Amino acid sequence: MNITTFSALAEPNRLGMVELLRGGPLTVGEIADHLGLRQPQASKHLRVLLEAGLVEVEAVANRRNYRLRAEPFRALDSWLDAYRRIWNERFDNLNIYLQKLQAEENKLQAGESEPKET
Amino acid sequence: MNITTFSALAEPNRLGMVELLRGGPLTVGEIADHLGLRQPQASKHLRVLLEAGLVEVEAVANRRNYRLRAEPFRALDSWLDAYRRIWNERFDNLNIYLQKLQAEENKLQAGESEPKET
DNA sequence: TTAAAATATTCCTTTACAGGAATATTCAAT
DNA sequence: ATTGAATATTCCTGTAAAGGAATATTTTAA
Repeated sequence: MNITTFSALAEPNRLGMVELLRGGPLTVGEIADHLGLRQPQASKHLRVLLEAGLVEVEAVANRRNYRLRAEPFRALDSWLDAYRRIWNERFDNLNIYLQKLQAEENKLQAGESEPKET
Repeated sequence: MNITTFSALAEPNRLGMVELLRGGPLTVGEIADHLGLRQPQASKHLRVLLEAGLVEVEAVANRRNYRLRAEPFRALDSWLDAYRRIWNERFDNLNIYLQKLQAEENKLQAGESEPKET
């Protein structure tokens, strides 16, 4: 997993930018407005996001349209795979305990009334 | 999305700890050894992970067993949902372009014979 | 009680980074 | 060429955070 993805997202304004850009490409000015930032700060944060590969930019006249890139999010997604595989198993003892409880509960319900389930 | 998750993971040693703990709970000393850290630094980083809710600790005699907590990873997972929904659509123009190419290709393979330019 | 092991905390120094202000750059319109 | 709008960059300063070294705390063993 690329550490720069996390450090890029570890700053509130940049995380805000990423969430804002989910709605589609925006210019620097629009981004600055939405987040209540001054233009230079917006540009600086966008540079960080750019260098981290989280966004890409397209120049249109004297504007710059920034948009999200899919790749780092996919990378994050597959990085999470390793955790998904375990977080329902031996991730912690509490989970195991809860799974046991659940199993007991199912047994009980199987003998009492009839649950409607598909 | 909780920003502290990202900032906690934005440090190489801490990311290393999280990946190391995928294998199961470990003591401070074991973690320090695996990552080539001195014990105080390991403790300090683990404290950050603890306060970020990424790990939990269980005291056993004078050892501390640290293990991953599932919740922040689940939160990350559902945060990614919003991006999964779009990263195959209008996430960027390249994708759209590639999807068009794919569509053309399918047409060709289906029997048509004239590649056209747009 | 003392000693030793494992861990946590404190203090210090250095470095990275965020914001503010000013300025440079780029582009379109005239 | 000049102007104005949009954006990028630079310089400065303050602050947060990381590592090193030393020390405090907790627990077991004797």
